[in-house]
Amino acid sequence: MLSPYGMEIVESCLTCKLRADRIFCDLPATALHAFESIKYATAYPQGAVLFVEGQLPRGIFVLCKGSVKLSINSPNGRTMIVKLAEPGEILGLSATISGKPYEVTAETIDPCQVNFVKRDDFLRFLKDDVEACFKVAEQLSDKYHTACQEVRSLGLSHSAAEKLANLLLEWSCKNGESAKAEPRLKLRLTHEEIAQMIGTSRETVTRLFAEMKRRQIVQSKGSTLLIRNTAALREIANHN
Amino acid sequence: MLSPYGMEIVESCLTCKLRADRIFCDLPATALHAFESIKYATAYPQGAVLFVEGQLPRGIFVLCKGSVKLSINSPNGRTMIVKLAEPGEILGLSATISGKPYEVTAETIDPCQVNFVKRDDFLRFLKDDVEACFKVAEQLSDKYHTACQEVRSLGLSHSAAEKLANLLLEWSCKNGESAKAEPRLKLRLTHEEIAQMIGTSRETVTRLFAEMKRRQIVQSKGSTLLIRNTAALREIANHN
DNA sequence: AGACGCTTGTGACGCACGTCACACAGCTTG
DNA sequence: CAAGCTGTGTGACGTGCGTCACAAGCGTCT
Repeated sequence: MLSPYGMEIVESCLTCKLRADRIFCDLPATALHAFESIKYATAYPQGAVLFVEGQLPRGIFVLCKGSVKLSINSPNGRTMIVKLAEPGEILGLSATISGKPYEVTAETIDPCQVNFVKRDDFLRFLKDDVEACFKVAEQLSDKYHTACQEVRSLGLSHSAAEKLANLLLEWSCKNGESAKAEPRLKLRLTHEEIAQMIGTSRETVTRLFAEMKRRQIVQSKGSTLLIRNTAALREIANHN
Repeated sequence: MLSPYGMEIVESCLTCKLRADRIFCDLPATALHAFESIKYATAYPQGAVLFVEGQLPRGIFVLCKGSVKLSINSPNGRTMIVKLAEPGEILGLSATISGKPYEVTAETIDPCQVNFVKRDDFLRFLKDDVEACFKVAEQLSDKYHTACQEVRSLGLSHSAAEKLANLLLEWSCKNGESAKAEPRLKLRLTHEEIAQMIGTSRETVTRLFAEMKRRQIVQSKGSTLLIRNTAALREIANHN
């Protein structure tokens, strides 16, 4: 079956091939059946907004495929990208649990497949299944952990260069390239968006990149970035 | 019974008078008994360190009485105060759940009574009791929520004045004074510590306070601060 | 082709704030 | 009462980076 956006929809969580390595998906069969009966499999095009910060929680969105940009916005129009969510993550989880408004805005950055579960159904599901409930606690711990990282990076570093270097290192870690001598990574974000991730201005980001290229620390061809001097990058990340 | 630090220890959670209004403490009797059997009631003096960020999680610390400073530190000696924990909060929760190192450092700022539970015991306890597990999820949601607030305040505001104003408003909210025309609040922290909470320097904090006093927005006698012009404070908090 | 939109690149300018340096005030301690 | 410590108040200085303004590269649409 093809979704409206030319993506194959995985009908059932029971037969999902993506399942094995996900935090939340690998539940025992009984729980999975229960989950199956309350979830709505849906698909979104690029640029769709799953929910907006401040809205009362309608439910959770389990991201199965694609990636989603989570951001925090101020009334004055300033915006800060908190993280890019990957498949397996549950979005809107903490708001759904606590009943408080969503604390971030979620927007797809490519076509996504998502399982939506209504709040009431989800809460009932959790109260019936310790294991699922525990998984949720694990997910929340994870979210809290990365939020702390965010706070650390925002609060403890005193230069934009430091934060940018940290971001690059983190990315090269996540895509498994970090082991190599010269990690390579695809920049899927514009300078503007990178700036929003580290809380600085677009111009500063392009200036920093220019500087790093001049110093032979990185090198770019098209949208891929080659880190030529990891040591120097780490140097920048950890101090000045 | 008097603890080493001149504080009455509440022997049992079952008879605890503080219990009713706590998130985690009001469990059904069976769960409470189970909890009772694995917890260690302990007391700490002012300035005690419950755990340090980076340590592997030994377990959780349920704060019953007193308050605890949670901070994030950088190797370069910079430090940022993330929040002041109040009774009822579970400290070290997310690390204990996930098994990752504690993400913050916890230090008592007055004599505290704490219930400690070893990690293994706690995990077993959770897996036996959906309700407790759900409470934990709620607590984690809460923690995540305030972490998001922190990120918002750090990332979206462009002046120290804005962050300070936000902090003062938040404090006056929390102690219930915010409804009054001229909220009053006790400053329990030094300028240095306030600076660490909003990620700026001590001098800037005292200069900002001086400025606000000059503009008749606040007024201080001893360690209590009187907010004379809430509107102006909000003005500062939301824009500039 | 040109027109339009989005992204990147770069110079000029200014200011908010970090840093250093020192004075003063209140407190505990011997 | 001097000595010492911790917290507050304030001036001088330098700078990182936000902001504005504009040019140039590149893809898409008509």
